[in-house]
Amino acid sequence: MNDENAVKILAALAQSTRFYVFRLLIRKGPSGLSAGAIAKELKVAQNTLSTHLNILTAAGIITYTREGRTLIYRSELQNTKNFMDYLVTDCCEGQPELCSFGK
Amino acid sequence: MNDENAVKILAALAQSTRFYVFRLLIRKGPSGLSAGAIAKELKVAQNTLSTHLNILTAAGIITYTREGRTLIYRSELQNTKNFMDYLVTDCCEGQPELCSFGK
DNA sequence: TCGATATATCAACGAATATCGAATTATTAG
DNA sequence: CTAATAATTCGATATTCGTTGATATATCGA
Repeated sequence: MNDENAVKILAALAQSTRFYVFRLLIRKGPSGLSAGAIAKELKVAQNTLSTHLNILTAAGIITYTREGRTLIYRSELQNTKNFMDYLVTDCCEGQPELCSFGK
Repeated sequence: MNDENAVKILAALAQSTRFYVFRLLIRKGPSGLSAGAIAKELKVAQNTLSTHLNILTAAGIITYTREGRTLIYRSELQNTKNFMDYLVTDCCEGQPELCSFGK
C-alpha cells in the first residue's frame, strides 16, 4: 500500500452508490453477489453500475469471477485490510499509547 | 456514523493533498501542526490549503484551535476510528471468522 | 445458428471539484 | 491607530466525474 493506491481506493469509495456496493459485498462475504443482483438491490441502471463496479475493481477492493453469463463480485478482504491499516500507520509517532488504533 | 457521514469523510480523503495532510496530522498526534507549517511542509499555496483544511474539518476528521494568530490543526482520532469501524461492520454476515477484521 | 440473457463499452452532456488571484478578517506588536 | 503576520473567503476557470442512451460482447438454450 502507498499514497497513490490509498487515494485511488478512497476515490472509489467516495461516491454513495459505490460505497453501498462495497459495504453490501463486505456483508455478503465470500459468497459474493452477481452484478445483476446488485443492480436490482440498489435500483441502479445496469450500465451505470457496471461503470461503478469497474472503478471498485480497478481500485483493488473487489474482484469478480465469471459463472456462466453472470459475473459474481466479491470484496477483497485482504486489500481492504491493508488499506485500512495504512490510513493510521505511525499514529502519534513515538507515543502510540495516545492512539485508539492498535498496532 | 452513517453512510452519508462516511462518504463525506471518504470524499475528504480522496484527494492527494488532503490525504497527505490527514496522515501528517495522524502522525503528529495531539500536538498538531499550524496551517502555515502544513502549507510549508506540503509546498501548497496557503489559500488552497485553507480550502482543503476546511473540507477535512467539515468531514469531522480533523479540528483546530486558535493560538494567537495561528490555527493549530489536529486529527480527530475517535471520529477516525468510528469511521474505520463502520467501513467493515457486519463483515461476512453470520460468519465473522471469515473476516480479517476483529470485532 | 438464432434469440435471449447478462454484462461491458462508448460518446456526450451536465454537475461537481481543485486551484488561483484578489480581497477580507483576526491577532499581535509598536 | 497602524503595520505586519496568519489564515480565510470569494469569484472565475479548467478539469474531472456520474449518468444516460445506444451499441457491443459473451454465454446459454433450443
